[in-house]
Amino acid sequence: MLAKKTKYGIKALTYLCSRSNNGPIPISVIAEAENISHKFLESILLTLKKGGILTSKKGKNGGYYFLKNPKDIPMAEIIRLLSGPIAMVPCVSLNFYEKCDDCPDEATCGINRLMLEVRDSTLKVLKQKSLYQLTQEINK
Amino acid sequence: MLAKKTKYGIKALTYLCSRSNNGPIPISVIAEAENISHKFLESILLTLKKGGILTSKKGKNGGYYFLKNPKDIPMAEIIRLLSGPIAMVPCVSLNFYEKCDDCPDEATCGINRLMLEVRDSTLKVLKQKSLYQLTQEINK
DNA sequence: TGTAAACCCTACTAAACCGATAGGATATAT
DNA sequence: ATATATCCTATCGGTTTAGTAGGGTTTACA
Repeated sequence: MLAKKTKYGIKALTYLCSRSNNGPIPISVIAEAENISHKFLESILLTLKKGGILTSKKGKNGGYYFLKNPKDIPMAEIIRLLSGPIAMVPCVSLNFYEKCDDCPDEATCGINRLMLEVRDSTLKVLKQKSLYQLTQEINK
Repeated sequence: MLAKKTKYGIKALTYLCSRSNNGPIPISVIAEAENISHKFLESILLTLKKGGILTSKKGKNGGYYFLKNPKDIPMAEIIRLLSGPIAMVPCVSLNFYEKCDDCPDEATCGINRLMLEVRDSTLKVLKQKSLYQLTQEINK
């Protein structure tokens, strides 16, 4: 299941995306519009900033805005940033690979193969859809 | 990420599947063969019994064996039993549907649509592969 | 140059979940 | 009877999650 952190993050991003070109948008505005705890959202946006998706301006009239073009941000990137690996087992993760501690041999592991297939099909969906596309769908 | 409960469950099932036709197999044998804590495995197998996949015989020479034919058990069914919903948000779950508490309208929710696609592609993989198939792959 | 607005950072907490353990109740083959 | 095995309930330490608290830093602007 998606953690609230991830859900909130996506909602904040689509909100930002739908009202871009108006300069930085403060946390408080996003929090109110999307019904998210201000402080919690603060930490989420910080993660997105460190991940290179957003950037911010401090002080009066400050706020958050895009560093990357939403058309160039696949949903897979957002979800990885906010919830970590997309794969269901570490041994098939592209970005967070780790050997399963309890598995003697990956090459003959049925779970490994199955989850590899699942990862591929999931990733296909999440890489092909950009944040911009998602936002467009909402507003039609 | 897959919980250990699920991983252990699948491993136990593939083990059972690969040495079927020899009558009931006790927990202790499976636990040792697959390196799983005996007590933990106990609760897992109980779940699989309640879910209609396995059944058991008590007392001496007792143990667990299949109620359903492994060829008729899609991996999706096993994973649902052991870890619950396959969907990443409750509002797109087929078997565990729930309205998202923070979502005003599903019809216009971008996350809903995206996760619907993800669910479909994941399910396609998990429904088409049976426990029997998985076991075969391991042993070749 | 003072001040309000806004981001930045660390620490904390309550609740839930996870993996594992403990101990006994129940059933059964011999 | 007794040994063997499943069944059931309860508990526990550790981790994660969602949210809160409080203060530090930067900046626009009067």
